[in-house]
Amino acid sequence: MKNMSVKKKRNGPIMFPKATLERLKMYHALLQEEKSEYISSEEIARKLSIKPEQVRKDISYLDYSGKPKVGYHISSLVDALDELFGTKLRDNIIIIGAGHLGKALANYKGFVNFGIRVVAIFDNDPEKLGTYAGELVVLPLKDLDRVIRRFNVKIGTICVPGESAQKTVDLLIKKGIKAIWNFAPVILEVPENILVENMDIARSVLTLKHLLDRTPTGKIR
Amino acid sequence: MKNMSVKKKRNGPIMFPKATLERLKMYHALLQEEKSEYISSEEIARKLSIKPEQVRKDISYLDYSGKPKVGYHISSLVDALDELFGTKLRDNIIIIGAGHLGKALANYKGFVNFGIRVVAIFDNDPEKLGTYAGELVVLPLKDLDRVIRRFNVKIGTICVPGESAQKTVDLLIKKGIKAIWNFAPVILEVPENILVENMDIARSVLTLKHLLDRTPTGKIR
DNA sequence: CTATTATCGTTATAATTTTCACGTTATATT
DNA sequence: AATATAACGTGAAAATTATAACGATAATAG
Repeated sequence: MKNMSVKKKRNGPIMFPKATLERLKMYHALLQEEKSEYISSEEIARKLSIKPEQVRKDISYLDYSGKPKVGYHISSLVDALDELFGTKLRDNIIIIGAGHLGKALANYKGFVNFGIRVVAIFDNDPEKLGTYAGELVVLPLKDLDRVIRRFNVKIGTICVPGESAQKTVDLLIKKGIKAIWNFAPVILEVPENILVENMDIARSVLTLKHLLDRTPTGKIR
Repeated sequence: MKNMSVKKKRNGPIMFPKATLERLKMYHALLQEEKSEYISSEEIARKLSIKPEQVRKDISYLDYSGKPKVGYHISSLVDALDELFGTKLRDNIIIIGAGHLGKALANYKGFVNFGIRVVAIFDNDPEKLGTYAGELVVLPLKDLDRVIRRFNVKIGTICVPGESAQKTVDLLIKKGIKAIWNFAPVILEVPENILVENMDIARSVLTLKHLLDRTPTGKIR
């Protein structure tokens, strides 16, 4: 009750609930598309099929306030979200695995919007070595060390097959990588100071299959 | 208190908490890799950095029971999860957008493990029409209708750029698609009977960036 | 065959997250 | 200038989810 507006101050890292972070990413996606100057919690909520109170609560975690009677000033709110996610700071990342997915990621033009730059792509398959993925030549893993140091790479992207994912990760960690962006369809074991974000792309379709079987819409199988 | 073992019976669709479903998918991924015959909640928990009670609670939602003193019989538990996700039933899906990502998905060999078959890939870019993505020829969108009907397609995969995602989705829904697997980096508006699973691949790296800035590990930027 | 023990399943408790309800404030109106 | 109003911000209540505690049971050992 005392000191009620200080909740959002940075005294010790605030922990965002996982679900809140996910929603904040959705607001970020939504607002980047918006053309108008202001938007209300109600409109955001409607577009995301959630409740306006939820939106206001989520935004209250940020270092940003809306205006009564008007709503949220979109570009300022986007700035606050950019701050939260660090999209204005650039991180150099590397991709391991120059298969279809690795190359697709290497070719993706949108990373710049998230403060990401792909500085190298690696593979040990002789067939792939020296071929191009976008602007980048596929390098052998023996160059890892050099690249990680030269570009101060913290994030490693795993696009190798499941079978080789764990040993690739072990290697990356040995070389100093701090965070793993994992596209392989396996669970990785890492030391607790290493971050892992799993992006098991294909498996994500199971949510749809599950729901299709259980909602009136999909019931007609 | 009365009728305590009926909780998991199918009387009206049970709603799984979103977080539980996500963990169940992780168990599925983990168990598929396991070589042994049995596994304990404790071991699952350790590998996923969660609590054993959580694992047992999650599994209690399933139509499956472990054995005291022994643990879970892995292949039976995988069966129960397969049942939950419908991986044994085949769904035919289509991909719209034959860019790098669309083609990478079309080439992905692992879908069979999830009961998914990609039956067609579409694009309206004349450059891409007629080119190949894996076994599939890229088709023009005018063939949508025919393909959806012929293969009874319920799931449409959006791999077009953000700008054209919404109108692509509108079209798919008009043609009878019931679920959208969205890889475009935008929020889609759909009628409430349509399912959407967002896979905003690039944006997912923001979680890592956010955490890197806030954990001892990553603090050295 | 009985006792012991490891591990599950489940109820009870605690923690977290969401929703509600309402007070506050900036803008618009008379 | 005072009043009305729309939308935010937030503390409190409700709902949900996670954790803990413990009783039940199957395997094992003696």
